[in-house]
Amino acid sequence: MSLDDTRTGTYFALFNEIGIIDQIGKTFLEARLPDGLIAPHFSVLNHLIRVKDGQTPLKLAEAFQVPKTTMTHTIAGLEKHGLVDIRPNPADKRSKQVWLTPKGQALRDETIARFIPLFDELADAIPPDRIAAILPVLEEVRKFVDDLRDRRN
Amino acid sequence: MSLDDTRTGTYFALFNEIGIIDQIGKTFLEARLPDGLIAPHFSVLNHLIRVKDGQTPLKLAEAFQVPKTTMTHTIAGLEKHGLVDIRPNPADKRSKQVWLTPKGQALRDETIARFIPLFDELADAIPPDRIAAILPVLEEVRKFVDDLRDRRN
DNA sequence: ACTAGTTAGTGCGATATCGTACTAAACTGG
DNA sequence: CCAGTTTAGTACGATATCGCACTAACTAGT
Repeated sequence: MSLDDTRTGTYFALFNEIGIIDQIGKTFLEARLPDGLIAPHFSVLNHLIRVKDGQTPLKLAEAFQVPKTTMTHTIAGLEKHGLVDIRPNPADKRSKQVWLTPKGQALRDETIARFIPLFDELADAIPPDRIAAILPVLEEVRKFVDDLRDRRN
Repeated sequence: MSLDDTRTGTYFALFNEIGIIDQIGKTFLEARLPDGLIAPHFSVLNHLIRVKDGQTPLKLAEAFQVPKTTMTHTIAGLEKHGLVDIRPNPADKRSKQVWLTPKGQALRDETIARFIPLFDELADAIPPDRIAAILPVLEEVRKFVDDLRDRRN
C-alpha cells in the first residue's frame, strides 16, 4: 500500500506534523487575541507590518492562499475593530488598499509580547538555532508547493 | 520591537511557514477528494487507518486538537458518505465508536495514490531524505506544544 | 447506594470559509 | 477607440467551525 512506500510516507508525515502544529499554534494565538479576533486577523496584521501595508485585498488573499471572498471578510473584521483602514486605490478604481492603524500596530506588538513566556519555555526544550536549522528546508517546501499551485494544482 | 529579537523572530517564522504550507497542502488534498469531502474528512480516515479504528469521537477530537462539536460534524459527514460506521461503545453507553468501512479504506488509498505524480515532482526538488532529516525536529515541536496545551495554553 | 462531580456526545446559534455569479473598471488587439 | 476579455471586489447561499448549554452516563468518596 502507498504509505508503505517510504517516500510517500515521509511526505505525508511532513504534512501531518505540519497540520497538527498549525492547529495548536492557532489555538495558542487565539488565546492571546482579544475577543472577536481570530488567527487570520492577526496573520494579516502581521503580514502588513512584515511586508508592507497599503496592499490590495487580492494581494493579501494570494499571500495567504485563501479565496478573495474570505479575505474580504477577514479585512472587514479588522476594519470593524479599527485595526486597519480601507481606502480606495488611486491607481485602480476597482481596487482598494489596506493600511494599518496605530491601533492595529499596537495590537500586533502586544500579541507578540504575550508569546514571550511561551517562547521562554520552548527555548529550553528546543533552542532557536535548531529551528533556524530546519527553516530553510521548510522555506523550500513552501516555495515549491506555492509555485506548483500557480501552475496547476 | 519583539520581532527584532532573533529568538522570537525565528519561532514566528516557523509558525508562519507552517501556516502557509498547511494551507496549500489542504488545497492540494481537497483537489484530490470527491465533491462534498474536505481535508478534515480525509485526515480522520487516514488517522483511523494509521492508528486504528473503533476510536471514540472524543479521542479523535483530541488527536486533531479540534472541539468535539467540530468532530461530531466531521464524522457525521463521513458517515453520510458511507466511509465510516458509527456504533455504540459497548464499554460506555454515553460513547460511540467510529469504524472504517471498506469504502472508507478504499477512498483513503485512492486519495494517496493521486498524490504520487506530485510527489514525483517534489522528490526532484526536495528528496525525501532531506524531509526525513527535519521530521524529528518537527515532531519535537509538535510534542512540546501538544503537552503545553494540555497544561495551560 | 447515594450524592457530587466528571465525562461523552448533541442541539443550537454565531461567525468563518468558500464557490458561484455578478458589476464595474482596466486591459488588449485590431 | 471600441468590442472582447480579464481583473478587483462584493453579494449571496451552502457548509464548516466553534462556544455554550444541556442530557445521560459514568466515577469517587463516603
